[in-house]
Amino acid sequence: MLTIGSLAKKTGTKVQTIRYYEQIGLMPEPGRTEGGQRRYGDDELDRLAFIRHARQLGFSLEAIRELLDLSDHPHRPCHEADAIARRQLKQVEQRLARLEALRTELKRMVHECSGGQTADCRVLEVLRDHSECLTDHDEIGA
Amino acid sequence: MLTIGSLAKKTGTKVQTIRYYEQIGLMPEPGRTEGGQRRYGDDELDRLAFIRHARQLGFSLEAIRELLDLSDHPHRPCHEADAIARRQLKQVEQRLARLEALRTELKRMVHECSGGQTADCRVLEVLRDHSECLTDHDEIGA
DNA sequence: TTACACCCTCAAGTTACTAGAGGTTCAACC
DNA sequence: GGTTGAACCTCTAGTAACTTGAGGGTGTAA
Repeated sequence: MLTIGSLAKKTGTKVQTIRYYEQIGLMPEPGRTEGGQRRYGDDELDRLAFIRHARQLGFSLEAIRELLDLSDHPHRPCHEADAIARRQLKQVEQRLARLEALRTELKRMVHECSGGQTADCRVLEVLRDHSECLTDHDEIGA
Repeated sequence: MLTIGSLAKKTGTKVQTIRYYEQIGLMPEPGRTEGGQRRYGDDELDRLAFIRHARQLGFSLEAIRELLDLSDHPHRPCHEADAIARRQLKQVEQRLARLEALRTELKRMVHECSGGQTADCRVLEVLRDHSECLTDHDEIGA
């Protein structure tokens, strides 16, 4: 039986985050001691590990909820989980493209700042004038 | 003179976002018509373009506030703006590394899902068992 | 003058947590 | 068995960067 603190340690989660997951129904309500403290077993450890891993992979809590739901009902067709992963992969690739463009421009900005005064600093110029962009970066977000 | 709607269109911003920027002091209070509607000039257009561009580059609103402050006082040394850009570049490179690891794993996940039932779906397995990770992905965030 | 698209304010919701106040419980040590 | 102190509890509020909605006013073109 694990306390919330040791569960947190084992999964690299903060204690408050675990309570938050319970609050939003992503983690089940665990057993309690007489005194009211939470105690966790291996099922909960697995479930939390699953959640954290999926978060690290960039899945939203809503996507994770779907995934957990799928794994709770193992006889539904697999393509649903696959579709979620595919959606995620697409998003990841979009983000990657955007970040790469971004890195290029930031590198150029840092490179061209020769250490003078703000008035002739390229960092600000590049940001002021969109037409100097080397790349088309599209909308932010996601 | 631009209405808030046309300013929004020109900069690819939502109307509400512009009002939000005004509310948090990132955009100045513009002139108004008799009836109380906002009207914008070229200065505001430039400023908003600057903000949006910096957002697209991944700068936080706080960093943008600093940058705008620098450009409002053009005789301070440039290295402050440069430092902001360098900080940003570092973060971007970290995010890139994480996303690349993530893409690898998602690709593998999608690839290995052969279209059966959830019970034997690799997508869920990979997420369940951290030890199957090909890569060390560290904490999420930023 | 009458539509109606667009504008206004204010409040609350979103995601995924994080932080803090104020108080209780557990386990180890003497 | 008592005491200490780390770890636990609940509840509320805060974070970034917006977005959404209600309820109502304005501007302009036909």
